[in-house]
Amino acid sequence: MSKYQQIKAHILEKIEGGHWAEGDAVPSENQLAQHFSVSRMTARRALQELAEQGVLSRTQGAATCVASLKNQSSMLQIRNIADEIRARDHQYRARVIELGSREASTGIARQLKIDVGDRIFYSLICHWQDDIPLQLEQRFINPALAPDYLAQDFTATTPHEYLCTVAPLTEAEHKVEAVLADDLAQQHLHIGADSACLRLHRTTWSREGIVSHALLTHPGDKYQLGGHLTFQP
Amino acid sequence: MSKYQQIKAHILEKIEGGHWAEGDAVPSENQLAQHFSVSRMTARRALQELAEQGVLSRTQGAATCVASLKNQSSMLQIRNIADEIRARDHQYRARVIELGSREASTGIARQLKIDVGDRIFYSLICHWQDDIPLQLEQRFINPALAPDYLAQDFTATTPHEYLCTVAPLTEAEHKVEAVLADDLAQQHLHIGADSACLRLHRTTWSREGIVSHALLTHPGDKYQLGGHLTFQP
DNA sequence: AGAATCAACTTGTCTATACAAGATGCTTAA
DNA sequence: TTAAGCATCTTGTATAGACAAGTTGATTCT
Repeated sequence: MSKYQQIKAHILEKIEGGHWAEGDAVPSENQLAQHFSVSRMTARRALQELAEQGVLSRTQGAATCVASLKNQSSMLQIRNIADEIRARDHQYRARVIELGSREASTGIARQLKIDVGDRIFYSLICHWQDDIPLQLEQRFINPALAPDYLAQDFTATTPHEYLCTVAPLTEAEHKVEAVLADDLAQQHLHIGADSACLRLHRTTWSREGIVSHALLTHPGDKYQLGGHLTFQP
Repeated sequence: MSKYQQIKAHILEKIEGGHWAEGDAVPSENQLAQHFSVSRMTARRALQELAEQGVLSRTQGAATCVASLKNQSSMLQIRNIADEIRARDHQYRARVIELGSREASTGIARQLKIDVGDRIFYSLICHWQDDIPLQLEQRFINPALAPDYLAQDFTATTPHEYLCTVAPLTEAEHKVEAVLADDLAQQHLHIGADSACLRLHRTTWSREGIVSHALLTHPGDKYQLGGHLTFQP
């Protein structure tokens, strides 16, 4: 094990053993360097990497402290539905139900941060796993950032994948909620009005602004979002 | 902007501009150092940080390549319900409905990886935002890893926070699904049988094994899971 | 042709040093 | 007492050099 890894391990032991509590200052770069007989840059690397992992918190000029452990918020992975289905070794297929342009309603205009009445592109696609409709994707696209959107074949490439190529995404925001199936969902996901659905709202940004807003609706009895997180090694 | 940040920006421009495609080798540390008239360590830092961000992929001895862009999966943050409510400047309160021990059913035994019939601890707590019940928390605890669980005051500390102190968590797994309200949810979340609920399953590990399994049920019309992700700066 | 070797290149670790920049507490002057 | 200034600590950036370790391709030998 390399020297900086030994120092990292030493610090983690102290924290996990309770010797260094949350908020306590850990030894400075120079102190660690002297204690382990290494150069400052090597000690620094240990502190740096632990800070990137969220174990420590550093502020220039002041000290390096043990970060608050309870704020280790967990993360949930959101995957591309096509990849997810294929990863499970099932057949993935998409059916394009609608593809066209329309005037932005007030709700959509607010989401895409454009004016009410501006023309936007719209797509309604159902994603299937074998013979089960697993996701209904309603998407509203800013035509300024994806002018050729309507000419694409979305049975071959998902809208998300296409948009990533023409407008590299820089930010994404998600919301997840549980709703009862609306008309569209009942019709295309083959479920009743008394079915719970998992709905994801996804807004994506590129350098030039908001690219699209998507509503992804899953039948609640057939789909789960999953995530796994490993903390300190 | 510091030198290594300039180099990072330069590389990102080349990639986003399409000059360097996925899988292409980017200039070596020495080449970059010469081109920008900096030391190798400075050029190295730029490549290193981009690799950590997942933009580049490096292998010792061989080259540094542009990583596959489409695998940038998004992440959704899962926060502590108490923190979340307090962060919104609302009053947080917890009501302990049940707290005790019982024999593990087959389902719970499988989740906690213990034997059927072993005694486990159990808690049922409702988390309130002001006068609205926002989360019903059913939790099954491995008593070997938290022997004093039943003596805690969960109106002051959430079970999750307490468990983190007695058994530092190393891993967590989440599943999110949409379900219709069951009897418990109807009763304690004050909703009808035809209400959609967002349900989180959370399993947490510490060094010694599985600590607990929790079912967190939210009323679908009052709660959304949210997440925001920023990619390359 | 196939295998072993080697040189050249890459990334990974580490050192010793220098200066910049932010934080903190003490001293001094008003 | 208050405020300004300063010394001294911290972390942040950058340099130039060294050696280790892994990859690749060309050369050489069998």
